[in-house]
Amino acid sequence: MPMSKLKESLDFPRPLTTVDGVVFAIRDDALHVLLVQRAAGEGEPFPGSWALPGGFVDTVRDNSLEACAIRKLKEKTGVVSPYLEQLGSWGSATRDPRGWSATHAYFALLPAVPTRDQHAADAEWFAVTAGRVKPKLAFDHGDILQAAIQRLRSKVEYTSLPAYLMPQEFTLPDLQRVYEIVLDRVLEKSAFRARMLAADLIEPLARMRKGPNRPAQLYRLKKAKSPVYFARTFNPPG
Amino acid sequence: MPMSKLKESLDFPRPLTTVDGVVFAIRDDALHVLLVQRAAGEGEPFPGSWALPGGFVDTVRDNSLEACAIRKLKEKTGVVSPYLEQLGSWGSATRDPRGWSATHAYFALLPAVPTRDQHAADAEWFAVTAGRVKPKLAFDHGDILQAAIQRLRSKVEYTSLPAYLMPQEFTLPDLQRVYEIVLDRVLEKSAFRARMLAADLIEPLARMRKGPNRPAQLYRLKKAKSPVYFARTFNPPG
DNA sequence: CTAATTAAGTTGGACAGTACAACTAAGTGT
DNA sequence: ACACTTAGTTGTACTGTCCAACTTAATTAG
Repeated sequence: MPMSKLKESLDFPRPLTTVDGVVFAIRDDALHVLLVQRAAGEGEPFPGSWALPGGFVDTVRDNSLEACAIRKLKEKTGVVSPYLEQLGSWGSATRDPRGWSATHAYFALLPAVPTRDQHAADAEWFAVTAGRVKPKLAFDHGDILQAAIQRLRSKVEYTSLPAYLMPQEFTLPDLQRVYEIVLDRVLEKSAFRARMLAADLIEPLARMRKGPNRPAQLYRLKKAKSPVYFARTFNPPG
Repeated sequence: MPMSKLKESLDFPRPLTTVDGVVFAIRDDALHVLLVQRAAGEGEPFPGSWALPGGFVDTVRDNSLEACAIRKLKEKTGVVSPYLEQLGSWGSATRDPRGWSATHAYFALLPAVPTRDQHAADAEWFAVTAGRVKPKLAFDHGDILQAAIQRLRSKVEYTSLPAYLMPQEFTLPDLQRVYEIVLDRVLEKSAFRARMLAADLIEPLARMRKGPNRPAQLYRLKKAKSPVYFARTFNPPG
């Protein structure tokens, strides 16, 4: 192989390449995001700051960006997210003090898990209130989180994404509540129910959810369902 | 600065970082995409193949990914696109024979330009027919183009994106035709007109488009308009 | 045991926007 | 003058949401 030519075209500084994840879940009736605290060692940027879970692409272990994202999220949460979507990439000369860097951001939805901690020791859930999270995040992770929240909200307007935030069994009022938490506004009960039931997305179970009042029908997601798009658009074909 | 620690964390192989652009325009009543032919030199991957315009991030000249995309598109088209959106990133160990590589893909919309060539010598417009382009593309650029077409189509269903594909002055039937070209299906005339006129997106000019039949009202985009979203969603607030 | 309370789920009328189709309007060509 | 073509409008039907009231099924208080 003609190394002279090859070397000529590849011998220049390469940006750092990282992957970050924005992991959402519903906890205590509020939208939460998983953050990790950065190490405090010398030479570490943003020591002690909270940040999105992520890190450098390992060209040996990671076969692809998505594989890298899955690996990192598994390390932090212990589970494989039922929904993983690429959010975008952020790259500039200044976003990382260690040099020109580009990160590939993914966003994931986890079903509500019991309060039992199911994540690494340095990871913690933070409530998203008023579209923000309390601590100031490292790097440009605040921007990335903002973009993730915006993407989540806009998609929830016309998709069944919240289904991935639900436990295995849930009621329609449960599901509506999750929509309302993410969108931060109340929805019409009858229109919501009609829409969900028409979507062929969920199926009723034989059991009901007992409570101090009228029991609610339990549902579960139908198998192998990708998100449903509710788009009311120009002449829906067919 | 503690170089020992710093070196320890940054001294590992870095992926190649590139930016690619998917540039769409309407030409001859069809959707077209701009492609470039790859050089045939030794050590060049996919010599002679058609590919999306793009290339390596230059950590000296490019301050950010978007700046890099703008630079590359300007080099190929000579113009600054009125609409540039990040499409996503593709990265894996195998997509580039030169090594682990990640590309950041952008997609751009250009107004229909007169047949006068306004691009670099090695760039050419290709019609998108049946959601595809004739030549087999280099790298995974076929996948990227597919994703771009899908994104364009799905956004056109509920946004005013086609406005960025129009010349400065156009008629409502012109605009409807562009929607129909991208979506590859016919739209209802009266509903389309009502929707566009209600969107506060365009304004009529004093002149009409003359033709061999009834003249059509000319319009232009209102100043500084970001794309309009037509989303009919849950209880539109307000 | 009965009534109040609460949340689940249904029903019906008003309304908005689209689908479909027919219509009118304004130019050219013969 | 008339056919032809495309621009643009109008009217009826239909779909799905909005809004509000209603019924249903459980628990709890008296």
